[in-house]
Amino acid sequence: MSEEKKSLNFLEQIIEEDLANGLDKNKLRFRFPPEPNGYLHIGHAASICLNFGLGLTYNAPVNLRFDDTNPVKEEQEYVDAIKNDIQWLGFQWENELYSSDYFGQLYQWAILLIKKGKAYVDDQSSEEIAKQKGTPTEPGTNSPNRNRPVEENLALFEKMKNGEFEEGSHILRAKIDMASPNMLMRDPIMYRVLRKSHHRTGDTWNIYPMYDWAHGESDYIEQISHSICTLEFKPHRQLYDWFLDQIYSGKDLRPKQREFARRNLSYTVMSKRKLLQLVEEGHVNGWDDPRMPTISGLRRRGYTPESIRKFSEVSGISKRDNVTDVALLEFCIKDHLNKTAPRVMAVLNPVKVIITNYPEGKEEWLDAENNPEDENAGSRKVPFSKEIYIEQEDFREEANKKFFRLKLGKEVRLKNAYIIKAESCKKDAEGNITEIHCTYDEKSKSGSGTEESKRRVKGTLHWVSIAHAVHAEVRLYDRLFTDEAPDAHKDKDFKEFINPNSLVINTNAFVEPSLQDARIGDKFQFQRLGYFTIDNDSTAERLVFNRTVPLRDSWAKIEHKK
RNA sequence: UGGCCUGUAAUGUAAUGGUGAGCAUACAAGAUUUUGACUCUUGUUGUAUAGGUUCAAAUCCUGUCAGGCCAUCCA
Repeated sequence: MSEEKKSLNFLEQIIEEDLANGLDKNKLRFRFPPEPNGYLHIGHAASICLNFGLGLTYNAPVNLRFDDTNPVKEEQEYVDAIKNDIQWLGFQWENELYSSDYFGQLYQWAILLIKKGKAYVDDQSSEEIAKQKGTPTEPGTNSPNRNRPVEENLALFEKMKNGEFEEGSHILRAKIDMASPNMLMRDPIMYRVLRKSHHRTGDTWNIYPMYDWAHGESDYIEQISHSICTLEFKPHRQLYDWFLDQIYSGKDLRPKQREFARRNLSYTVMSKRKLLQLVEEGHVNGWDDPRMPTISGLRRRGYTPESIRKFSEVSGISKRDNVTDVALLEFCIKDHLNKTAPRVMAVLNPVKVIITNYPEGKEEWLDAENNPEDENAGSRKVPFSKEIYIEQEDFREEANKKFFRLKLGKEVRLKNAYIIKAESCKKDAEGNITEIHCTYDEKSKSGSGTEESKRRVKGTLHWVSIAHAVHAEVRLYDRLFTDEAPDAHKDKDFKEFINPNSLVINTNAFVEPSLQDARIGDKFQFQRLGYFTIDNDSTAERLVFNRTVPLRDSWAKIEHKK
């Protein structure tokens, strides 16, 4: 009965308009065009969800097209990682394509442009060409080679292709308008000489097309109806259309480029160049470091595809610059994991508790609910015994009444187990608490149905039985940068804001024995602490957990108010 | 000083000339709680600015201000 029509974003509105104006719905076709020069990040996820999402809502094909026109930066490793990330996000492309598939066609069209007098070979130095380009406020001047005869252009271009010229010595330029207020229209470069081996075409080519020349024509070849890109390409649209004008048949579909604002996230950077820098300079341990905003980093951190898709959905799209609060992303993963992640107990900073009136050598396997948010999640058994670990910060010798946890002379509930009372504690020479002596109420066992078990005590603690505990390493992550928008400062380098405490490794954590058999990628809620996943580095001998995100901590807020 | 684009709560977005500008997150207060989680209830904060058109403007027009993009043989 929901009458609510969900509002269309501006790109969907454009598509609806085109449809209303007679565009055949079956002609809709989209593409996601990554350059294989780095890993995909959460900003790309927005574009992926947008393009593949349009494909889904309009039942239209979406191509994956690698924009591989620059062999200097591009590698097969990135191609593989990108494909993996898109599939992991849950999307399937229609065709896997490459701009390099079209090098031959592009070359033929370039010759056509030369013949039409719309392109010429320039053999000036890059410095000279830059000088003639003018500035945004001053027009450029024509190249002395601008009116080179067609035959000569053809011959030179042929030689460029055949590898008879050095890199940087010759380029093919479109002949447009050196006085255009749009710098991109001032006789832009179509081809440069590059004697580099390409990850797909090998040494076949000595010339490579520039983005502007390759992209729109590739869209045309693939009959992409809507070529969606980010805002910084807005000025390129005029050139995109100009290049299309030169070759458009007038009969088939003519692609249109439209632009939306890239998604930025607070406390991180979203440029591949900067992310590469973080990797190469060792500020992080690779593209998939769990602190990275890459898809692979988020995956390793414990994010789910569902959470990332949800984030893209609730973030929406628009044309204004934005810095989305990372809290929204964190909300999305907590929301998903709350519904799906099994609850377990783990103690990160252990302190020993001895239950003095619990029989020596006794052990009990107690029932524990796997997920109160999921009726079908079932339950498991957790071992209980005389000596257990609890969290250091869950005990104080004395504290005010706002402290709901264990303190001398007071009671607290052990989750899924008994109510205990702290009687005394032991300290080492520095005054650190080394042992807490408690007594337990034998009749208070969770779920036993006794009067005592129904007693209400304010605090509930997580714990693990020392005899049964599994030693684990836990990696705690914090934001990579201390500034909301680290690369938005004109006077400062983004690296000045790197958070020195973004990774804290805890090698002395203990988890309940049910975790012994967990596999890489499994996700859990460590009760009262947060959501954790098993890292790739984990082995049977050494469990390694990543903290995906902590739980909301109201107590920390109360504490900090003081 | 050129061209293009963008300004709606703290953040991200919706309202497409027509009810008190909606939603989510964040924040705050309360309820509940064998997770100080989750959930539930309530609440705070907004159309950059000045004019104009109109019965009616966040929406259309003009000026101003602010921000972004554009001078790689990158994409």
